[in-house]
Amino acid sequence: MVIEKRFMKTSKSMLISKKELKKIVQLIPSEDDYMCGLAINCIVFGYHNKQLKVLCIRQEELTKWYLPSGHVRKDEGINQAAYRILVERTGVNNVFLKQFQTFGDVHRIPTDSELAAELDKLPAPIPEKISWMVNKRFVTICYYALVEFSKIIPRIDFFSSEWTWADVQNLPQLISGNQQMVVEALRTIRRELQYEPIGLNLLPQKFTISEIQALYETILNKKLDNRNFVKKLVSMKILRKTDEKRRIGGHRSPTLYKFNKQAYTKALKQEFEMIF
Amino acid sequence: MVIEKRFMKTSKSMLISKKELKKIVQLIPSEDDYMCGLAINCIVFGYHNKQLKVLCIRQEELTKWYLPSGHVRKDEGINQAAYRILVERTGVNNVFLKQFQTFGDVHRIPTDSELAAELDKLPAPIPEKISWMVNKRFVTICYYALVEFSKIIPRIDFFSSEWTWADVQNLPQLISGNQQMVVEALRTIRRELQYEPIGLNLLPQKFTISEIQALYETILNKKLDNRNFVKKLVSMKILRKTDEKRRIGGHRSPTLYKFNKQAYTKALKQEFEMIF
DNA sequence: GCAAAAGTGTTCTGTGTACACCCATGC
DNA sequence: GCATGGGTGTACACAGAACACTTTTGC
Repeated sequence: MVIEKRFMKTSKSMLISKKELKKIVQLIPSEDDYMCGLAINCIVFGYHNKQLKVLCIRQEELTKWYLPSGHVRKDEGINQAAYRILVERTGVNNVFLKQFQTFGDVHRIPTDSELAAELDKLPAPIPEKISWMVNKRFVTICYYALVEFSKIIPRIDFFSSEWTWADVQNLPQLISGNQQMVVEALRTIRRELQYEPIGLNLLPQKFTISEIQALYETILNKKLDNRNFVKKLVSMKILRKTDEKRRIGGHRSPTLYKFNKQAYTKALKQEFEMIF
Repeated sequence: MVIEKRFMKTSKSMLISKKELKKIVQLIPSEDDYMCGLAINCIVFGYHNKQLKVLCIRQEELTKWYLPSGHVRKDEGINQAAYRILVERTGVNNVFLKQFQTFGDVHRIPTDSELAAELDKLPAPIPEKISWMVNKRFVTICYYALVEFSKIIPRIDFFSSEWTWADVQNLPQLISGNQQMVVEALRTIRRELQYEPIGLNLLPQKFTISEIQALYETILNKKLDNRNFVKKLVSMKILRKTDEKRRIGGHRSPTLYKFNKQAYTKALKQEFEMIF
């Protein structure tokens, strides 16, 4: 979508040999290999500094940000595709990823005539090769991902030269439709906070009570009573105390906890069995 | 998908004039007008005789049933498309319809070679015109619909000559992937029973307490305590007593109730606001 | 009068919620 | 010793669950 300026710079700063050009063109996803009209977007949530963050990327010359996205290969399932796209963009494995909604309004992706104009300036084989990605109507299957903030090193690729963790409470300007996707993803994780291992995936392995409480407060956007919160966690038996303490200073050192993954999984399984 | 036998019969019983053939071909959806690789399925729930039913259709000569489905026009949104497809198949308006999941495994729709072979026997312009519908991989956006059983008069069209209300507890043989969709739809309405106006859409305007209780018992697949059930409905204030009674005989005549739609909507809205 | 479903209240238990004080630590 | 956040218990309100008998009606 925003590939052209990058190539333009390259073609100005140095002449591209035919061989190099061929190489580049080979790397560009071809229309033939992908389901047409279908896109996948990932809303990647991370948590840092008591803020819930969303991974946004952009091409540096443009003002609008967008969510990591990609297309479905003709020979892969949509869940596979979503995972592949996520890995391509973030470089992490073992990430919680879940489909939550498909968007497909007709007017969701308006014609970007500015972009279309830029296409003409590119070396010959490129515009045709990526024309299927622009000025087309896409139906977009959305997934949300929960990642441990520190583990993510977003990758730069053809479609992005910049990335940022945006605070969900203060999103930057996003391209058409992407903001709504974030809002719906947020609604979804709020609803699923009690069923899905949201905390487990957003926090590091060891964490303090106040850290997990702050996470819940951030997601739900409201203050929780500390004593009741602890009581609930204890009654659910999903926490395991460790021997370690975090020494921050200035006050009593908080105990570090781990998740009791078994109990967490069991709780989810019960929910599952209840339904059947 | 199962269009050909129908046309074959026609072509045996009488010769089709070129004019008639042209007319028929015009009625067949053209590949150019639709998003390729994308389908929509509707899981239509109805309720009758204390059973939760799913609308299934088929071409009479074939053994497997399938769910009402269709494709998305290039100029319409997916929700619009789902509603159009539902109306085309059921002929009703004012139906509750909600997207719940998108399916897209690679192996979901296997090649139906039997069907492909039949295609060759058809008059010339038809096979090309419908070939895009068979032997293709489709990503399928699924919606569930809640309809009042008595209001539905499924329509016969190119793709179906028979319809039936199948008991969800005892589904007939469905084509690949459709059974899983029904199961997921059922899980979804069980989960959403407390948020969405499930009862309102599945029951006729006036109903008895035992009828709505039986509906809830059917969906949840467990017995509910009658006194607690009434207490809860009363506390939610979503029912309005009418003056009428149903005279069944053999025992006391039960009072008929209506939904208090305002209260129902309000309850839903609160749920909505709680999230934001 | 009897079979069959309608209709109706109370008690108990557990969960969510409100609320305040002492503790450990670094400076 | 003081500022800072960590850590802990009790009381009340409300919702869900268990539980049984009387009423109406058609035959």
